[in-house]
Order: sequence, then structure tokens, then C-alpha cells
Amino acid sequence: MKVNIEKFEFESDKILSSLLAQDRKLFFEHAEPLSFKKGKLIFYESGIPTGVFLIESGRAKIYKTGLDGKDQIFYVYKAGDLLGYHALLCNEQYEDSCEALEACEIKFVSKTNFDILLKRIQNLNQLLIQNMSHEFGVLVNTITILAQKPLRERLALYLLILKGKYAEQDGEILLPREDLANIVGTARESLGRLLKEFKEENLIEVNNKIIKIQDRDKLLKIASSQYT
Amino acid sequence: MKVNIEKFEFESDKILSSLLAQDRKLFFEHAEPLSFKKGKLIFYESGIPTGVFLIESGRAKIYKTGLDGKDQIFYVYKAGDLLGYHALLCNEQYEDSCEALEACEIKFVSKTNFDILLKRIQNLNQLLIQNMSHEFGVLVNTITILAQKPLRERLALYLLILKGKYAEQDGEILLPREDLANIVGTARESLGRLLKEFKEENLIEVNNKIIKIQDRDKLLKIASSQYT
DNA sequence: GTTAAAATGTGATAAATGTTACATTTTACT
DNA sequence: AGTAAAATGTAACATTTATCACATTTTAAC
Repeated sequence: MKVNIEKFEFESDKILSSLLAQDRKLFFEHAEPLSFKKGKLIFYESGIPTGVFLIESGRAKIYKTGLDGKDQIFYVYKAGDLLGYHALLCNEQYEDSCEALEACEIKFVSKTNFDILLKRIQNLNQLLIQNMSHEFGVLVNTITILAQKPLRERLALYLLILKGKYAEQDGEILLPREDLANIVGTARESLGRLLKEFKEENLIEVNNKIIKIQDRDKLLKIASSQYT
Repeated sequence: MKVNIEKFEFESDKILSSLLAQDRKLFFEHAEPLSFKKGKLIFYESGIPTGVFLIESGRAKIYKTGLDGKDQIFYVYKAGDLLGYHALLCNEQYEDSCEALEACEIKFVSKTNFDILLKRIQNLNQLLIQNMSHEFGVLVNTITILAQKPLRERLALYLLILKGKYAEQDGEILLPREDLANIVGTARESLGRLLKEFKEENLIEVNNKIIKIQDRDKLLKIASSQYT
């Protein structure tokens, strides 16, 4: 059986896109624009949540810094995604950090305004519940992959997942090696070695930072533990 | 800095315990008793959700079976916990399986009845949102641990986490080695070797299946990557 | 209580991955 | 454009962890 790439998508764009046009309008009326340069923190671990963020353009990583200082990236958000509501909704400090991978244009909704929206928009509650219960499944899948699959299979899988996040760039993944290593859960050096192997097997093309998928099917087979 | 054991608890008992007495009564009026013998499946991956479960006695593991047939256990529920609502709330198939680790007495609330409760109990929605956003943080922490920490530290951490789940047994952990290995994310043999080491270092006592924590502080240091 | 089946322990070996220490290339800045 | 800083590539080596193949113990069933 093959892994299902969709099972690794939060679908955090669905919340906004599922709203009625009038409710979406209301949402934007309660939001203010923010700009983040590449590398800037959008929120950070142990900080107090002050609102939620809607990415209008750009990509952002959420990650946790381990005790040894190594980051574990567990999701990459892209344009359209709503994020940062977890800590807000359970009244806890951020458990994770969020950093702009590129210049990001963001609409920010303050806690106060979000509370207003929750009251005014009938099914927003419902949509959040749906989304978070879906996210639970995604994280569970992530745990299983990280704990069980060997590096080679993890890399194949995450390349396919990332390809989807770079759809508008023809699937060309542009991400520092260190970040990719921190997604896949390995050391930068080990990642580099494997990328070279993948290149030699004509699974991917590598142009400096840019990684382009060449053989989707074969990568999917590798990700699914089906070697020839 | 030391790891915080509490950050690995779903707190799934809070949903019920936070309800008003009258609402809790309503909950039980809409529930029916079920008994599961040790080893029986409570729900399973790709099955269609039919309701939610409240554990009255016993423990249950939720896990996913990887493509190679190896299970990854990512949570152990205990008496008081409400579970199985994720797949129900996002109208998806179960992403994971749940199996009774011991004889379990359970109160089952059917989907129909749960929908009724959601309407009749004002803040149930709110409590579910709070709990799921909290769970998000727990899973994120779990991912970081599994992806980054070496086996020795993971085992130390999970022994401490499990101790809390066996509080009424004086913290004596009773769990098949295979299950413990599937929690920690390692092979049964590697686990056995490490348990022996821990025993020799007087960190734990092992009596057949029963594992008892002897030196909580030292285990916490190991879990926190602080070796002497 | 006896016996078969499960579960666990053990040791040798192999494989995967991390680490270290640089060389080299790319990027960003003035 | 020139230069320093950051990112990436490389290779040898060390370490961790998995695997295999059994021995042994424990548990469950009749």
C-alpha cells in the first residue's frame, strides 16, 4: 500500500475558505496587515499568544527547539493558511515557534477580535473543531513516520509533501538544507549525502538550493517502503 | 532546563470533569456501558467512527500500524479519559487504532447522542476545542522527542510519563516489553538491553513484567540530556 | 499440573546515521 | 565588485541501534 501524501496536510486554508463570503469579509474587517521579512519570528515558544495569523503570501515554518538547540520543524504553512490558534484557544503559552521562510504578508487578528469573530460567525467554532481534529490525525501520522521509517524513506516522503507547498513554483522546493534536515529529522550532512544519491538515481534535480522532483512515482515507492 | 512531564499529558479527563454536575449527569444518561477484555480493539484504523468512549476503568493504547507492520503507540489512556472524538468530529475514518491494555469498563456515547449532547451542553464545544488545542502541543512535543532524542533519553522520559498513568498501582508500570518498545520507538531487544542498564544503575527495579521507578531525579536528568 | 505458546533475554554482527573537521561555494553587504 | 559571513559539500570515523538466531522464562490452556 502506498502512503497518502494528503494525510500530511493540515488543510489550514479550509477554515477561511469554508466561511460564507459575508463572514470572510467580517474576518478581514477585524484583521490588520503585518509584514515579516525572511527569517523573522512570527511567534515563539513560551510566548503569550495575542492573536491568530493568516498568511497572504510567503511560507512559514513551525518548529520546536530541542534541549540541545536543534530545531524540529513539523509543519510548513503556505499562503491561505490560518495559524497560531492552538495556544490561543487553550490559554497556554506557545508550545512552538513560527518563522517566516520568505518575506510574508500576513493578516493578524487580535485575541479580542478573534473572540468577537467566534461569537459573530456561527460556524467558526465548528470549523476550528473540524480542523483541529483533522490535524490530530496528521500529527499522529507524522509521529509514526519519524519513529519508524528509515531516513531514505522519510526524505522521499517529505520531498513529495514539500512539492505540494511549492506548487506555484512548479514544485521547485527552495529551502535551506538545514531546514530540510530539521523536517526530515536528520543531520545536515546525512541529508546532503542522501540528496546526492537521489540525484544520481535521477529521482531529483538539484540546482544550488532548488530541488526539483524528477521521478514522482519512484519517490512514492521509496516513501512507501516498496523498493524494486 | 528539565523536561516537563506534564507537557506529555492530553488531560483527556478534563472534559468530563469540567462539566457542571447536571451536564455530566446528562452525559451518562446518553451513554451505554461496554466491556472490553484485555487485547480487544475499541476502534481501529480506517474504521468509521460511531461514537466516543469514556474509560471508567482500565487502560488503553492508541497506536498506528506502520507499513512494515510495526506499531507506533503514541498515547496511553487511563480511567477518566474521554477518547475517540477526533475522527468523529472531522468526519474522517479513524487514523489510529485503540486497544485495551487491560480489561476495560467503558461508557459509549453514540454519534447521535454525542450530537445531542453538543447541542444541550453549552460549553462542551468549548471544552473540546480547548482539549484539542492542548493535544496539539503534546503531539508536537512528542514529535520533537522522537525525532531528536537518543534512545536512552527517550526511555527515561517515557518511564516517567508512564509512572503517572499507573499512579494507583504505586507507579508500578505493567506493560508488555513490546508495547513499551513501540512507545519509545525502538526494537524490543534494544529496549531490553537498556532496561538492564537502568536496573544496574539502580534507576529502576524490574520484577518480571513490572517496572518500578527507583530514582526519579536521575531519570529526569537523563530525560533532560543532563548527564553527570 | 503439564505442556504448548508467548514473551523475554542474550550475544554476535551488520547497517544506518551521527560527528568531526575542513574545503568549497554561495550569498549578502558595503 | 570585493570581501566577509553563511551555507553547503565531503570524507573518515565513531557510535548507536537494528537484526538475527537462539536460549530461557513466563503465561495460558487443557
